[in-house]
Amino acid sequence: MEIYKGEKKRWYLEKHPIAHHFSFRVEEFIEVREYQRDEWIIQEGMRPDFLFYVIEGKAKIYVTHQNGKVSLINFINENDYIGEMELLNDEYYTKGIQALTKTICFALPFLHYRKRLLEDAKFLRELTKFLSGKATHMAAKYTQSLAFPLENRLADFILQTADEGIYKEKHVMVCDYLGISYRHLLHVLSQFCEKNYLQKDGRNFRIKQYQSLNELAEVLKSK
Amino acid sequence: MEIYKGEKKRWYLEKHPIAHHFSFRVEEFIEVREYQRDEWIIQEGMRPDFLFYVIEGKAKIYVTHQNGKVSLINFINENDYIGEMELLNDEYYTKGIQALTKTICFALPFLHYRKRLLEDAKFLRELTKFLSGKATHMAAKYTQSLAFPLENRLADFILQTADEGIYKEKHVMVCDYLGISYRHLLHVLSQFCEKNYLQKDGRNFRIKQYQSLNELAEVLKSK
DNA sequence: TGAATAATATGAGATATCTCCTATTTTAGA
DNA sequence: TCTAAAATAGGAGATATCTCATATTATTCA
Repeated sequence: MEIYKGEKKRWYLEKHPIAHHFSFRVEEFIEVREYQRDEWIIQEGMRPDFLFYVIEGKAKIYVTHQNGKVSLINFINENDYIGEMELLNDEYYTKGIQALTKTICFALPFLHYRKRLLEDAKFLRELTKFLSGKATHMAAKYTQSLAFPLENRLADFILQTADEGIYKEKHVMVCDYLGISYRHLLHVLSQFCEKNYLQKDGRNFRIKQYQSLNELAEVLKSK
Repeated sequence: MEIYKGEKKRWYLEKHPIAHHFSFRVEEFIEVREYQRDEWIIQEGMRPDFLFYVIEGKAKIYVTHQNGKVSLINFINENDYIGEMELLNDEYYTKGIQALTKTICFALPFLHYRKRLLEDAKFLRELTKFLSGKATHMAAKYTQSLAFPLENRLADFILQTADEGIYKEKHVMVCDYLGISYRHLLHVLSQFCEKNYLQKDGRNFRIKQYQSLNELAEVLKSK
């Protein structure tokens, strides 16, 4: 992890203005931090001392169960908060946050800002929207995972993550995210290839039948 | 649905003071409403015009998928909000809310309060806590449902809902809640009886081995 | 540049869970 | 009080998903 200082810090603060999230000035104690790919922004079980706001990059939220299984709860993207659960709740089991790409974020020390943040309607309004989206998203994922087989959820995931018609996510990560075994993921991927929805191209998969995948994914949506 | 007026209304407002949730007076346009068991407080897909706050009773949040499957997303209890998603988000697919017991709640019309609520730090702070709890809870349920078989989740549910050692939830509701088929629920319940964790007593189940169920449920918790 | 580690592959058998069917009992409403 | 609907119950076979074992590439890093 690197903390930007001087000119570099100023540049990021100017490029990603966040003054409109708060009704007071946050520049004084704010840090601009860079985490490398695979670095842990927050370690599971260790309460952070900062509220983070991601301005560039992508990260993953992990939790480890007692049986050793690991779940990738969700992704974190630009403009998401990290550490807001700990800001709000004294009792909270802290999840692990790992950078998926180089990630740059603002870090506001609880020490200096907690009290003011919790009294700032502007910030709290932002945060309620963020949290309501999070809750809604988790509820949707939860019910979908119970109501539909992998086939549908994987189709949706492929369409969401494919870049220019090419799907190339790491299998291990996808298993953690969709909560299925490595073996089963390969099963269903090869089914997709057999049906010619996808075509294997080295380690990547090329989408051949957008329409078919879309039909599978559409079923996830509520009426 | 019945709207309380006069003395009855005043009595509930006094018995369940909520002034401390807001920094302005909400009495003027507030309604006190009673819904009977099984009545729909909000119909799926129909945006409500009120923010509800439950003061007595218990309700269920439902969503219907395109394949006709119904998911019981979660329960709503006393001191929970309903309609907060619609208060915050203009775009939101409204879930159905059905009373599980006679339910009494306060109803604040968006028309009169929306603007002030969204500027009230006291209320927003309450709401962020409520929403963070909701998001955390859904995330936990999601990962647990993927990481553990029904056996564990059912043991947890039985312990949570049993009253004086007797479990007597309706099977159909439990299926919707745990996202499993009726048939499979009966399978696992009868396994519990075979192992003597439970003893069937007419339509109810008596907990015989608290300890064993507890071990199954404990596994759900994160490290 | 080797050796260790991570990622990809695949087979085979086990288990969790689902679907469909049918029957009985309970509950609620005319 | 009778009847329709809901809830409970269990059989049988299908399918989704898991575990374990093993092999073959890639990738990383000392």
